[in-house]
Amino acid sequence: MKTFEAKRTRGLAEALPRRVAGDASPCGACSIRHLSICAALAPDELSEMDAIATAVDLAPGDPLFDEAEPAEHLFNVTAGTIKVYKLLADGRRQVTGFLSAGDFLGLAHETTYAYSAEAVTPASLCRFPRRKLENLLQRYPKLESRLLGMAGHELAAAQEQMVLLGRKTAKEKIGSFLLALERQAAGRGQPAGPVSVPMSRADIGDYLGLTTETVSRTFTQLKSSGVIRLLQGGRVELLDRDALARLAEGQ
Amino acid sequence: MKTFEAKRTRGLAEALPRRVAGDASPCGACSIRHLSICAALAPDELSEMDAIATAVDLAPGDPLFDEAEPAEHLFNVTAGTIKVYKLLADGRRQVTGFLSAGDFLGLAHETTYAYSAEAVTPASLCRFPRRKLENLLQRYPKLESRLLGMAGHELAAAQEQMVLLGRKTAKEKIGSFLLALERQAAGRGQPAGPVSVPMSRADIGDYLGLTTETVSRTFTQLKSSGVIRLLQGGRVELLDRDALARLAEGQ
DNA sequence: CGGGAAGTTGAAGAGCGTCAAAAGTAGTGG
DNA sequence: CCACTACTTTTGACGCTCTTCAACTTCCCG
Repeated sequence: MKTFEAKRTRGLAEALPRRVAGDASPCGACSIRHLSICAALAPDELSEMDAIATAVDLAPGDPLFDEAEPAEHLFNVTAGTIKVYKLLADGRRQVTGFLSAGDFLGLAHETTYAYSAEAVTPASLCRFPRRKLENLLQRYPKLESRLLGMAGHELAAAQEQMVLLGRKTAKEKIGSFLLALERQAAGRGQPAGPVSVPMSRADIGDYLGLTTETVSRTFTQLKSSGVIRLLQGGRVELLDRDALARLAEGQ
Repeated sequence: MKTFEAKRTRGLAEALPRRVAGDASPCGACSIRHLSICAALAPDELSEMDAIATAVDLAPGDPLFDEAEPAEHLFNVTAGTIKVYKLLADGRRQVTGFLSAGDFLGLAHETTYAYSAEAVTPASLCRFPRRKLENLLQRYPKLESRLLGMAGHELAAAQEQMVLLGRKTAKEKIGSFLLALERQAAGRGQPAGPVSVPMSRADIGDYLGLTTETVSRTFTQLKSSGVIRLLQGGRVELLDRDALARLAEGQ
């Protein structure tokens, strides 16, 4: 069984927090606001968010928080990719999601985080003290409503992922994964073209319930059969979307 | 690959709806209110729920709704067990959850259901027209807040299930499953003692990402090693909780 | 009681994991 | 600019867990 060892180059404390409020009208100028929880607020209400937000920047591999740590902050991804994962006692790892611009992190019903979060690429986030954000949620029901909507989306995605983990073959898993990455990129308004796959084979494996080796072999297979093309810089071109879609749906 | 064929004894139309409001003060008398979304409302506000709720009773095997059907209703389980599942094109099935008293069903962000739901045991639910409940949510933010809390719980459970599906062995899966069933029963205030396992081996397999045969074999193994005892009526006695806990955590 | 579904058990096989090594890639410093 | 190192990815050989296919047993419910 494969095990996972954390190797941290630098801790949360060094994560370069800077007040969002330091800028002129940071939330007002936020280019991904329409994707995030903040879309629920009117422009003149955004100052309330400004007032409690702190910007955080992470380098690849930087931890954001660890499972079982007191959940004192909630986060909003503004740039880059964050991976979220849980560990078993012996080190086996399950990545439960890759988050990017607009995604919300830290919705914990407990007082501690239910999972660990770590940067995959250089990433930026808005950090909110839990208590202050909860206060804001009470005063602006439409914020809470927006959050409920996002939670619904996440739940649907989680169920889709359960189908993948429980019932799909390696080939089907990789196919679904690539299509999902492309869909997400499109949803964030990124131009069509090769899909950016910034995470390592190990991360992909831990997300899909496979080993690094199987992920690699499956990519090679899909490449050999002309369904995808592997470009450099972790980019993948989807040559035969129909074949991938058939794989993803189990036909 | 195993396939799944729906065999329906009776459809939704025959599902015996009766107005909750037919009773004197149905919601006020609801014995599982503290578990459900309704716990968010004060006693005098409950009549608002009464006004839009319809009771539904299902026999084992009865469908509640199907994936891709228009999501016109939301539900609250009041008794029995409901299974929720998704199908792949070729019939492979993933059960994403077993729901019981207090659980909420139908939180869809789309206009269609994202999964199918079907009774495992005789079951009762409260049915709410989607639009009317959404109206209520707007007027009572604390209802929405409660729903957000429940969604948070569900998300945490979904992530736990991803760890199980992606990274646990058959033995670990069954161990985790039995402990989770016991924990849920305790959380609903049911007396300690043998765990009730009302679902079939096939349902358990589709929930844990295993085949019927593997589920059966694993139960037999755990029985032989003295960790559990199989009683009649689908009840299981947990003889060695420590061993099960060690299995569940991957040690 | 009898018939059908659900559950159990057995034997054989496949898909993916494990272990190992080679090839590719990136970062570092002389 | 290139060598040196360390890590990631790929490829290969082999083994094991779980699936598949099949037969048998048990449990219900009419």
